[in-house]
Amino acid sequence: MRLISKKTDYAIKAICFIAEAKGRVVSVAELIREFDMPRPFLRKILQILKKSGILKSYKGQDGGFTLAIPAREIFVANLIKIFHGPIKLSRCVFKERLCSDVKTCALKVRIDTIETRVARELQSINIESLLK
Amino acid sequence: MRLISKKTDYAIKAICFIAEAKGRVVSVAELIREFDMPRPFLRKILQILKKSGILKSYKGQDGGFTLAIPAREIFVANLIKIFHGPIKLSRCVFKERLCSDVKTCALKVRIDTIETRVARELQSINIESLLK
DNA sequence: ACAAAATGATACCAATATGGTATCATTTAC
DNA sequence: GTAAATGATACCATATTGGTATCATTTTGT
Ligand code: FES
Ligand code: FES
Repeated sequence: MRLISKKTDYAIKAICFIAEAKGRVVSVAELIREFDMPRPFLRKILQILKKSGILKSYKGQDGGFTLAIPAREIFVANLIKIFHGPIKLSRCVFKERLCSDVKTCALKVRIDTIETRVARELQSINIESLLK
Repeated sequence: MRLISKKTDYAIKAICFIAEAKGRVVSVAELIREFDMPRPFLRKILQILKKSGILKSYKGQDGGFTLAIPAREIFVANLIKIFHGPIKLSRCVFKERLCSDVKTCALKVRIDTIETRVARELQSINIESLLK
C-alpha cells in the first residue's frame, strides 16, 4: 500500500530536474546521468507526462523535454492520478444488498473521510515546493 | 491504491458479525450464509485472525469462532497490519547517494506526515464503533 | 544526401501482490 | 464411528506494477 510508486517517484525526480534547468531542453540521456533510473522505463514515463500535458518534448538531435506548465501548477496528486487513476483508497466489496445502508455505513463514512483528507493534502504539494 | 483490501473488508465484516453474536460460537457456514464470501478464502482469513489473537476458535462439531478480545480493542489499523504489514504509504526508491539529504527531503517529509496521520486515524476506528 | 541523436509508438515480458482453490489432517459432539 | 467443524499447507489465477525491446519519425549538423 503506497501512495508514491516508482513511476510517480521517478516522475517527480525527473520533473524537478527539468524544472531546475529553467527552460533548457533536458534529454533522457542527461537525466539518467543524474539519476539511476532504467532508461526505457524513464522514457515511457516521460512520454506519458508529455501526453498528459505536464511536459513539452522536442524531437531530433539536441531534443528532450521542458515543462509545459509552471512548476507551481504541477501537483503530486496530478502525477498519481496520471499513473494510477483517481485516488480511491477504499472500495467497498459489498454491493447494496449486503451493506444494510451504504449511505450511512460507518466504515465507509470513516474511510471516505480519510481518503478525502489524503487527496487534499496530495493536491497541496506542488513541484516548486520540492525544488532546492 | 486501497486502504481496505478484500481480505481486510471480509475480516471486518466477519468480526462484526461474530461480535454481534455476543459470545455465541459462530461457524464459517453461518458467516457465508450471511455474507457472499468464497468459503475457502474466508476460512483462510479467519485462521490468520485466530493466529493473530483476534479470534478464538473451537474445533469439532458445533465449532467455530468467538472474539478473543473485546470489540472495542480491535482496530482497523490492526487488521490492515495483519494482512498487509505495517502501513507504509511511501517508500523512497532513491538511496542515500541520490537524495541530497534524506533527513530533510521535502517530499519524504510531506508524505511521511500524511502517512502518520492516516495511520493514526485508522488506529482510531475500532470494531465496536462499526456495530449496528 | 546522409548519419547521428533524440523522441513516438507499441508490443511484450517479469516480478509482485492480491484473490482464491483444493486437499488432507485433526478435533469434537452426538 | 460418523459427521461437522477448524488447522495446515500447497497450489493456482488475476491484476498491478516495473521494466525491456524494437522500429518509426523527427531534427541537427556535415
Ligand atoms: S459495507 Fe460497504 S458501504 Fe457498508
Ligand atoms: S528522494 Fe527519497 S528521501 Fe528524498
